[in-house]
Amino acid sequence: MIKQILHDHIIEVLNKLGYVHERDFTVEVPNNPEFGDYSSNAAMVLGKANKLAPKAMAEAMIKELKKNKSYKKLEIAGPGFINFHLAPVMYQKALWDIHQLGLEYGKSEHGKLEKILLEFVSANPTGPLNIVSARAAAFGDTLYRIMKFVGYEPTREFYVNDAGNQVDILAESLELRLRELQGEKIGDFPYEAYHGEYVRHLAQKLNAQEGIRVFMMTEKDRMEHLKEFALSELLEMQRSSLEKFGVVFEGWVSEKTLRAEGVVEEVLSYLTEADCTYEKEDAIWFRSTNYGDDKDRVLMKSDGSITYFVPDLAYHLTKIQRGYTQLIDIFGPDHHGYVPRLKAAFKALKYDDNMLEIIFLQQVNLFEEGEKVKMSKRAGKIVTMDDLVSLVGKDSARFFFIARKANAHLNFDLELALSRNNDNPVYYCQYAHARICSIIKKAKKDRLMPRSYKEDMTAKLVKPEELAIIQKLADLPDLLISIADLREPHRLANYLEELASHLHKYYAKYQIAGDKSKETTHARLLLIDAVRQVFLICFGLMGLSAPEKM
RNA sequence: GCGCCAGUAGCUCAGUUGGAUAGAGCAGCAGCCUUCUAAGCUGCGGGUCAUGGGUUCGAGUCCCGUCUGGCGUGCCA
Repeated sequence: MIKQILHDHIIEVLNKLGYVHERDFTVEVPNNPEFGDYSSNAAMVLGKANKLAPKAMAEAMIKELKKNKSYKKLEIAGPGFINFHLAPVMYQKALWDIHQLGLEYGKSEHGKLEKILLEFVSANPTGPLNIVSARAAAFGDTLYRIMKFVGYEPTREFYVNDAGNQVDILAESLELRLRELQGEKIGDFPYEAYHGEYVRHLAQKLNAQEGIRVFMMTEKDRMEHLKEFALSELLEMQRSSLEKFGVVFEGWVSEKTLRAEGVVEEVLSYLTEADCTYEKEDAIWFRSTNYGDDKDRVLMKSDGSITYFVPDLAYHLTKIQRGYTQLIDIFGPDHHGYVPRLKAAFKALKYDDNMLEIIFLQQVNLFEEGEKVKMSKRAGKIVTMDDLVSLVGKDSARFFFIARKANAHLNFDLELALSRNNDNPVYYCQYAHARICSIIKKAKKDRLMPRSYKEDMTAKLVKPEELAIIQKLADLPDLLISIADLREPHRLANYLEELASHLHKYYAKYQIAGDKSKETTHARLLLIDAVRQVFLICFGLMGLSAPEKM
């Protein structure tokens, strides 16, 4: 917000002085306060193009910039930085603007309503969601909320792999558990089958509902029946896990439905028309190596069935047909080998493969008492998303997942997530919010509140800590835009911690409500109320609750 | 072997897209509650940014090599 004002002002001055400015320059908050409130590298970046030494250019610019009274001091520093020391008025005005915008503050039209498809989680419907899915859910959902807030038109979609091999194995696993319940000896449970407890539960449910009748069907009908039963149960389980986590999807796209609509044949024919398929060893291959993949990929196996890739590609093409101009897939760590073939297909079919953007989330390790929690999917020993959420709570889980950048491994410390002190960043941030609410409540009780806030009240805010808080608040709009464009929601978590830290420090140093001066009290209440607003906005974007007392 | 990701304080991690003297929190030590929530605050110490080169006014950030760790490299999904 303030950055934008300075940026605009610099451009105005550049134009006035007749300087070219093709290259973009930055306006930043320098890490050393001696270098001012804000600092710009404009003269350094643009010096060459204007055939001027950076310092000489900066000098000319400062002369012109000084005509604006918003600055307390302007100076050249280092190799040609322009350092801005702002007059408090500028902060005071910014605070008033923030206050007036309320919960709309930070919203923008930056995204120009571009249609963006966010596909995430998309777990196999063959079991409960695991913690990587939880990370994907928290990440994707937060990115969605932020993109929407800054003016994109995003959609959340979950692709359901309800056809193919894994689902067959699921049905077979269920049948074995059913037979077990009927008293049959089934011997060793097959290695590749699903070993999880949930399959037993499904069997018990189905057995209670239908008992022996299941086995009176033909083999083929029974398998279909088991598939349908298991899928609807497990999908419902996944949907409800996600909902408990605060994540809902606009679309659940079924692979089975896509196949029924004939898209598989369509895609195969497109690829064939593009002359990039061939037959070898009774299988049909995609010549993806022509488009940058490591090896060619099978489209149709020698048994006549189709590989996962074909309907998935078809699904991606429907996204384009539905008018999305950017397709973002959020994948787990074990799928990066899959990307080149998708991109290859886009190129083969003459689509711009830059439309397809893949974000990889790295793995999640749970730590308990300093030890890594060992999990084995094969043995059915996994910590599920539900386990985690019921253990540490939605807020903690979401915050921890969002707080790390996507392509870094995430070590999830269970004790830390459960702790209720300043070790735990979630509580640290929520406590700051609750503290504000509590102060305001007390101020109301003590009749210290102004009848209404007025702009001139902000004139009392001159302490460095107060201006620093406003500066932090003023960062939000630009921050949200860069989070959306860089797909880096973890920055919002960092921001919240910094804001909370500012607030706690301020609280410890100054009496907010009840200063000797009534004007100062009013000003400070206005300030912390704006902080409260920003907390509410950010908690909302991260899907966290905003407790008013703790 | 090849490919992708990562390597920053004892630990967990930031680092504003190449800017000035690399920052937080935890852990350690020393302090602060008759006053708006101590789930908080203040102070101290802590670094060869894995490593070797390169690019330029300037590199934790970009390029190349090496080392270490994770993952991938199915006619699985």
